[in-house]
Amino acid sequence: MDQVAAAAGVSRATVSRVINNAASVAPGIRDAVQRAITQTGYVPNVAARSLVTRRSDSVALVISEPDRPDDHSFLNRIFTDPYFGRVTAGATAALRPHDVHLVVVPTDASDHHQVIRYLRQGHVDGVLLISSDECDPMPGQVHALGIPAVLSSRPASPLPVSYVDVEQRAGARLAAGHLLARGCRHLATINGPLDIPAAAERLDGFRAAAGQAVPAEAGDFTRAGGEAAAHRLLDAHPDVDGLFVASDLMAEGALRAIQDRGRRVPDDVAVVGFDDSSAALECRPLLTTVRQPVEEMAGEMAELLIAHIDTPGRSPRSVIFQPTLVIRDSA
Amino acid sequence: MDQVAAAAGVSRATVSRVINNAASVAPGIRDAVQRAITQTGYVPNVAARSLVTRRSDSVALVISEPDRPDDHSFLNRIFTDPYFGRVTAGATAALRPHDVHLVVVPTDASDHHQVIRYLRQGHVDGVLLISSDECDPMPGQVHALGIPAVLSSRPASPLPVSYVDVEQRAGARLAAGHLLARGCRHLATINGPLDIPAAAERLDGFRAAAGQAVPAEAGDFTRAGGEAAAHRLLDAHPDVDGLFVASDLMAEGALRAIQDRGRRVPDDVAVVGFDDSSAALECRPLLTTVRQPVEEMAGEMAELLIAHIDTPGRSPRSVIFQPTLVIRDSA
DNA sequence: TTGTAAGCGTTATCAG
DNA sequence: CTGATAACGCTTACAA
Repeated sequence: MDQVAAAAGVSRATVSRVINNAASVAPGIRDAVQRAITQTGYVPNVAARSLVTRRSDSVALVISEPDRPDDHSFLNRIFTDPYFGRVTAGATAALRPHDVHLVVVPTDASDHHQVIRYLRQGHVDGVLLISSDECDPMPGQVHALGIPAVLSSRPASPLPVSYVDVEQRAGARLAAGHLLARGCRHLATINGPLDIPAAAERLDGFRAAAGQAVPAEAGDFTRAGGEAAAHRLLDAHPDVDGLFVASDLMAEGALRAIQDRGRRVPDDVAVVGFDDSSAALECRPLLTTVRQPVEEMAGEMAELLIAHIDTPGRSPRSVIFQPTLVIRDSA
Repeated sequence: MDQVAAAAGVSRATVSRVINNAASVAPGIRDAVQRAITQTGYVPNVAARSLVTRRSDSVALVISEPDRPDDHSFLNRIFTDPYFGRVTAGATAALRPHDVHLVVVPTDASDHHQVIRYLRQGHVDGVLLISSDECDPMPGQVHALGIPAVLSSRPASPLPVSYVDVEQRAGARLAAGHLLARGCRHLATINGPLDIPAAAERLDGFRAAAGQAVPAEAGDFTRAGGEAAAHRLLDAHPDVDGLFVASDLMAEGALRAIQDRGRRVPDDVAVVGFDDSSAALECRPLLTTVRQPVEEMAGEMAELLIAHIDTPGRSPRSVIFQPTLVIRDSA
């Protein structure tokens, strides 16, 4: 930096001002400094900068998955479910204009501690936390840290923290309404793990619209889990003709199960998914599904976080998005 | 820190020593300081620390995907292909004992610039770079930065940089040998984008073992791409009875295409994949495939990187892994 | 073995 | 509008 100052014939303070394009610097001087910067190939030292500004200009996207007793590692699930890619895309895009970087930090119970330490050390200015499991201690821990944070869904136990969510019940109702409207008489559903609030709400919303007695079988938000659940469901209720599956990935598995049994979709069994992820387009037939505006939601999370970072005492708030129905070929 | 020093009745220097468990500190003092630390809930300030040590104790995993002209965003591909999860898992595990953090940075051409800036600013001590496309400028740019780096495969244009790779040709030969041994007479292959060196080498190795005239159809390393390629292949060569598909994800699509045409696997057409990713277990029948030890490879990348960080002038080296054949039901 | 003191490279305050 | 100068919180010779 001294080099630049010398080359431009000004003081370090002035160099600093043009770098942070601060208030008033004489245009002539500014240009000279700019030239000197490119000429010397100067790059500001982030450590020194954030030592004084107390900002790192980066935020973490923490994807916290609980340990589940299956053979797939949590990383496999994260990197296999299109949902997380959409969140990353949405957050990255929203953060760019603010000039803050996004670092993705996947974690499960085994390295919660490491991640918490990372956050405490102040590597990032705030955290976008994706955590669906109700038992996950991460939201509480992050909140206890006192670092700005925004959650991707309503926290299981009430926490004074901002979050973004989609109206899960409304989405499930949309699915039920569509199935009923197309004439299905025997509805059923494949729900996600009920310790995930979103999964519970989808089931709840579906039953509210389709009847409390509707048969439900539990999947685990994976393709294989959806397939297995569909088999169990069809064994127990062979007459099902309308099926709501709580995620597209599970729906893809369910479609396979239904077709393996020689039943046609949507003629014998109509199927509606949830998410409108890329998996919906991988399905045959193309999946009718409830769309969550995931990218927009992630963008909103990013904006909320930036606001909290810029305005320390800001009161938490939540933004709820409405789902929509995307009609394709499966129902 | 002054608080801790006061509480323990020592100087800041001593506190610093116990934190970095430096050489010699009297056991009594050390304990007193430890107590003072937990008592005051002291957390070192990373910015201040790395300002002087010039280390951030974190490294970036940069996943660089080229822009491809399809409707799937690159983030969707990254978060949909199990390969990247395995890399992340392997690297994280290897890094843990060194106490360095991993930040995942997905990127495509549109934000290369941002990422390069991030790296230049010294947020991380080094980078693990996953870049398969031969035209990708990222490896060159990262190398030009002069920051320690390790690549996930042999660089397309020779670069004095350490890398880890698998013997691609040997893997393809394994597949060819297995298909031939089980009596297949009409072999064919679905290859990946040939601008990706690994894809070209797999094709090359397969032809070397199975004959140069073997029909090949190109996919794009996605499930849908594999499916489409298989349809084209079966249209042009209905007599194919042994198929090598250059990735498990594409093989999953190919299996679907073959079965959609009423042909049985492995009886009518035997199929061998490549990767041994979780997709191989999603297939019906379970996929016989060439296994890359991805986690181990990622671990090795991490170790190489740490070595380069700790020993600045260290000469680049490459570590090549041997693939193995995992025989399941599809061939 | 422990303490003292000198930076590390910025930004920010305050004069000029 | 610009330039000194004092922090920022830590590590690390060097001295004791």
